[in-house]
Parts: sequence; C-alpha cells; structure tokens
Amino acid sequence: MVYFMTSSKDEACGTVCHGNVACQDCSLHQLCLPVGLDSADLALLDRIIRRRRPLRRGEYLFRAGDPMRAVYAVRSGSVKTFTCSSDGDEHVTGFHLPGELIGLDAIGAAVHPRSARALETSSVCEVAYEGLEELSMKIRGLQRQLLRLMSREIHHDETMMILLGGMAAEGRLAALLSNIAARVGERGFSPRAFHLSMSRNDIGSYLGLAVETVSRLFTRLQAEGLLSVQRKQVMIHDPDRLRRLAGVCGDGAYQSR
Amino acid sequence: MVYFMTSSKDEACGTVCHGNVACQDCSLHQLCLPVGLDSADLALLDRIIRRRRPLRRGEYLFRAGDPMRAVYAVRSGSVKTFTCSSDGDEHVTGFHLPGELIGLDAIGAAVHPRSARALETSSVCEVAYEGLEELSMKIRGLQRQLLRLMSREIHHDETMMILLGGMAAEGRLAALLSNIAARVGERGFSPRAFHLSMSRNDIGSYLGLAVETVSRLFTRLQAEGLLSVQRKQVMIHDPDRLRRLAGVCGDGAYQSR
DNA sequence: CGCGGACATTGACACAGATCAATAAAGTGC
DNA sequence: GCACTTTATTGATCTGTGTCAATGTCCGCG
Repeated sequence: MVYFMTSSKDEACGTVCHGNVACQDCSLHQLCLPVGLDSADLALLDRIIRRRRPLRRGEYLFRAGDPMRAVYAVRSGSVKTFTCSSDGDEHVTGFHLPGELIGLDAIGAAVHPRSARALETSSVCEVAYEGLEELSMKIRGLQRQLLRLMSREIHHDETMMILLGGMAAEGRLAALLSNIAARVGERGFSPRAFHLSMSRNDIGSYLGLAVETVSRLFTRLQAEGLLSVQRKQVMIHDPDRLRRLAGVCGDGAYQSR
Repeated sequence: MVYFMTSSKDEACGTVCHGNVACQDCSLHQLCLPVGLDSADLALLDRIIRRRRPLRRGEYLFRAGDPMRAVYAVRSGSVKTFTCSSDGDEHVTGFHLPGELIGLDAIGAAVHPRSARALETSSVCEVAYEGLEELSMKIRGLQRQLLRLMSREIHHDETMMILLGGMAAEGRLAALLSNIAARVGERGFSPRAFHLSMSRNDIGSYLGLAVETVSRLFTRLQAEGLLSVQRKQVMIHDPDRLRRLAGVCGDGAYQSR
C-alpha cells in the first residue's frame, strides 16, 4: 500500500481558488497571455476579458461547430478538448492546465472545430477575440506572446504526431506523464506527485490506445518501480527513466520559454 | 496498364517556374501571406522577403537546432519537415506545397525544432521574422493572415493527431491522399491526378506505418477501383469514397477559408 | 547502353495491442 | 449505510501491421 504525502485534492494543481482577480494579480501571469506586459497594458487586456462563473465537471465551455468569438484561458481546474466522430465516440485532442489557451485552432475558420469541457470544477477567462486582435496591433508584447503561444501549440501538436506515429504504447504513456509532470511543475506544484483529472478512457483516447492497455501500462510501470499510481493519484519515482522511455517526445513543448 | 492524361512532370503542382516575381505578381498570393493586402502593403512585405536560389532535391532549407531568423513560404516544388531520432532514422512531420509557410513551430523557442529539405527542385521565399513581427503591427491584414495560417496549422496538426490515434492504416492513407488532392486542387491543378513528390518511406513515416504497409495499401485501393497508382503518379477515381474512408479526417484544414 | 544503387512491391510469419468478458473498486444518490 | 452506476483492473483470445526476406523496377551515371 502506498501513501501520498503531497497535494490533497484541494491543493492540487489548478484547483486553488483565484477569485475574480485581474491579470495583474493572477498567479498565472508569467505563463499566460500577460507575459511581458506592463501594468498599463494589463489594464487594457483586462478590459477584453470576462471571468465567468466556474464550470462544473463535465460542463461544456463550447461545442464543436460553435462560432468562435473568444479564446479561453484556463484559470483553475482543467479542460479537455475533443471531437465526436459520427458513431458517437469521442477522440480527445488535448488536456489544458491553468495558464493555457484554448480555442486557438478556431481562428482560421471562425468556428470551433472541437468541443471543450471541464474535467473538474474549473474557472476560465474568456478573451474576446476581436479585442485580442485589436489589442495585439497596439501592444507589441501581446502580439509577440500570442504568436509564441500559438507556435508552441504547433510544436506540441507536432510532437504528439511523432509520438502517435512513432512510439509504442509504453513510450506514449511515459511521454504524457512526463509532459504533465513538467507542466504541473511549471505551475509551482510538485512534478513528482500529482492528480490526473482525466479518466483512463480520456488518456487512452488521447494516446490512441485502448483503456485496458492504459490500465495495464500503469500496472507495469508501477511494477518496474518507475511510479506509484492509485486511481488518479500519481507519484513519479524515476523521472529520468520515464523521460528516457518517452524518447524524443519526453520534454514536450512546455518546458522552455 | 493505365495511362495518365494530365500533368506531365513539368506542369505538376508547384514545379512551374515563378521567376523572381514580387508577391504582387505571384500566382500564390491568394493562399499565402499576402491574402487581404493591398499593393502598398505588398510593397512593404516584399521588402522583408528574400528569394533564394532554388533548392535541389534533398537540399536542406534549415536543420533542427538552427536559430530561427525567418519563416519560409514554398513558392514552387515541395518540402518535407522531419526530426531525426537519436538512432538516426527520421520521422516526417509535414509535407509543404506552394503557398504554405514553414517554420511556424520555431517562433516559440526561436530555434527550429525540425529539419526541412526539398522533396524536388523547389524555390522558397525567406520571410525575415523580425520584419514580419514588425510589419504585422502596422498592417492589420497581415497580422490577421499570419494568425489565420498559424491557427489552420494547429487545426491541421490536431486532425493528424486524431488520424494517427484513431484510424487504421487504410483510413490514414485515404486521408492523406484526400488532403493532398484538396491542396493540389486549391492550387489550380487537377485534384484527380497528381504527382506524389515524397517517397513511400516518407509517406509511411508521416502516417506512422511501415513502407510495406503503404505499398500494400496502394495496391489494395487500386484493386478496389478507388484510384490508380503508378509509382508516384496517382489518379483518384472515386474521391467521395476515398473521403469516406478517411472519416472525420477526410477534408483536412486546407479546404475552407 | 548497361551497371549499380535506391526505391517499390510482394509474401511469410510474429507479436503488440485491440477486443471480448468478467470482476473489482470507487463514486453517487437516496 | 446501501443500492446502483461508473470507472478501473485483469485475463484470454484474436487480428492488423510490423518485421524479415526476396524479388522486381526505376533512374542516374559512367
């Protein structure tokens, strides 16, 4: 039996209550859109942002096909994006942690190509897209950060393509866990022990594996002493070996700035 | 024995000689960065673009790890982007046709994360990135088009993730062929008969399949009467059925504007 | 023109991971 | 606290593709 010493549910990454703070006071401002902006700029940015009531687990942020009027920044909790194929079952395209932007794939067609729903109670900032476009013309740092975030998303998605096209099941899970660990770490929580807000089903869908395979892999990685897992609580014992298993996809697009 | 009536090698998509024309006179200006710009804007854009001598087949445009100073627009020919894993073999991340931008994944880290080399004799416009950033602050239409192109790339990469994570071999190839057909069509060539500039190896690497599987699939699709293929010449007989095989990944991110 | 190397095709076989099925454990509501 | 649903785990079997091997075809070069 394994006990976890860190992050009870209430202090897990992203579930801290941020209240209705402005960007200026948001603890995520060094990860999110505000990077590189001064207070005057932040005040302008705040004007195009609406903080909505928190989403409950399972609630939709938007649905595939909705007209795109805003992009969204996760403020707390976590959100998944996914498509539904004609025969009903869904395919997960991303997991989004606090400070990350959602909806950047919708700018091209002005329509959201995927749906987004909360994996747990989550709050989200709605950034009016017209305003964002407008403001990026005025604030160089904002334009730069927006382009940077989009570029990193492209890089991350390419890495996923390499992962899905080139790696066996074990490497895929190792890469996902390494990546989540790194992102959790960036947000000031322990990258060694964290809570997985998504189900095994979601993980399988995201990694192109059957649920059963995901489950077996967790068991195997635990047996090999790489990590301990108890339902959704994960503790990484050997991050290096995990990263090695993940090969070129080990770091993810989120580690560098 | 099957004969192809269209597109001899010299008129194939992208191999037309464009000379050293300015954006204003470039036949690709309704696909590339210039979308929505007037002549005055185009003159400014031209100032940050350098047309380089054509690349020969196999020549590198840049290598993974190179500092990012520019993004590139394919003007003629075609280019692949790829990573090399530690053990030497490469994984293809994209095929790029005339009018498409390369290097957008490098903005975030200011370093190219992948290598790019020409699949055939190709010419490329080099767009100085600093200049582009600068100019997008001044020209609203340019900023808008840059964001649109990046967003579409994200959407396309997500579609590839769904493809690689969710579809069997046949669906993957069908999706790639549908996608290439659509892009070739957008460029004014027949979407029914075109030349594949990449090798079976490249296709396999891109789709996460063994070369042998790709080969067998071509044979099978031909036997089923969906298409005819002779080495690199492809003729699509039943585009609808091909798209149906490709499922949700049938259209690709390139068809709509 | 013919030789050599790269690329493509085809066949035989093996295996990673999907699928089917059953059980267990954890939430959730009354 | 107890049924009920959902989610996770484990086992047994089946199959699509990868791998290995051999052959065929094209293309560039001397």
